[in-house]
Amino acid sequence: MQSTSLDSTFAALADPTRRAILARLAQGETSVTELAEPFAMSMPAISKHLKVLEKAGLIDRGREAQYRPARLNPAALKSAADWIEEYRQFWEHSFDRLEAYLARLQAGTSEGEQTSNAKRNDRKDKEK
Amino acid sequence: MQSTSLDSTFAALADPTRRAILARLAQGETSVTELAEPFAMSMPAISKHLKVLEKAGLIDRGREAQYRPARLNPAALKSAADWIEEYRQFWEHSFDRLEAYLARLQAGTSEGEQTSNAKRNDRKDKEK
DNA sequence: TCTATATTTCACCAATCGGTTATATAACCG
DNA sequence: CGGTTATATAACCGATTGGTGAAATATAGA
Repeated sequence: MQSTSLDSTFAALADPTRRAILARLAQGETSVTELAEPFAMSMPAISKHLKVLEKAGLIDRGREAQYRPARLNPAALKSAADWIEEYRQFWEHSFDRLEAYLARLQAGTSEGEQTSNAKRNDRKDKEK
Repeated sequence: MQSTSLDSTFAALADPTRRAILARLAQGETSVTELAEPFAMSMPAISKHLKVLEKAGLIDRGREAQYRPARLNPAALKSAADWIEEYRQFWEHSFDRLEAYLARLQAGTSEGEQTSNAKRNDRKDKEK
């Protein structure tokens, strides 16, 4: 709800062409023609992809004669990383809590006694 | 090109409703009705969001009586995190090389000599 | 069995997306 | 100036997205 920029950032990252462009830019800034080279698509398509990346804040554009070099803008990537980072515990050591949940659920699947929503309710007992 | 799963993962993360759902699931598994509660949209909409998250591998679904509880699946989030992690240097200490580039660009924008061909150097002097 | 609850599927819709070709703009160069 | 190069914009198109309401499905329970 309070997040708006992450929308465009993640959306931009959802396309393999755009991720490849970012990977390319990680090696240094480059012209659009260079960027387009590896791809089997027209220049306007690349131009659109660059606009998406730029609007997402993932790249900056410059002007150098006829060239409009693109360069990586790490800030947006950091935002995305920060968001995901909050879930790091879930794929690291914190199988303790989550796995415990699942195990308990697994074990007591058919023992529903106090209201059918009791299961969803014991979300509530999340004492860390 | 070589990445396929990241497409759907990042695409799934691009929607604020779906990110909110994940945030909710971080506290424990829940029923669809529970998940839908905070949002001003119909149940089918939530159902669709859950399907997107499931296809992206971000959540798993269970069956418990009439309920189809959703729970977080950290693996997909880790994949996304891993991808972004490769750029970590760019927002951390590694401004050395990148910033040097930008600084040099900034400084020599108008006087294009041998320093200026160095800027765009990576355009690969194509020997056509 | 019949009914209520939880959830999904269906059919539809407008908006956005990712691509195209054709055209326009901008800057260099002879 | 005129031509070439680099890039962007315009108009268009089919596919996908994110939502809807209505109907179908699954399970529990009186």
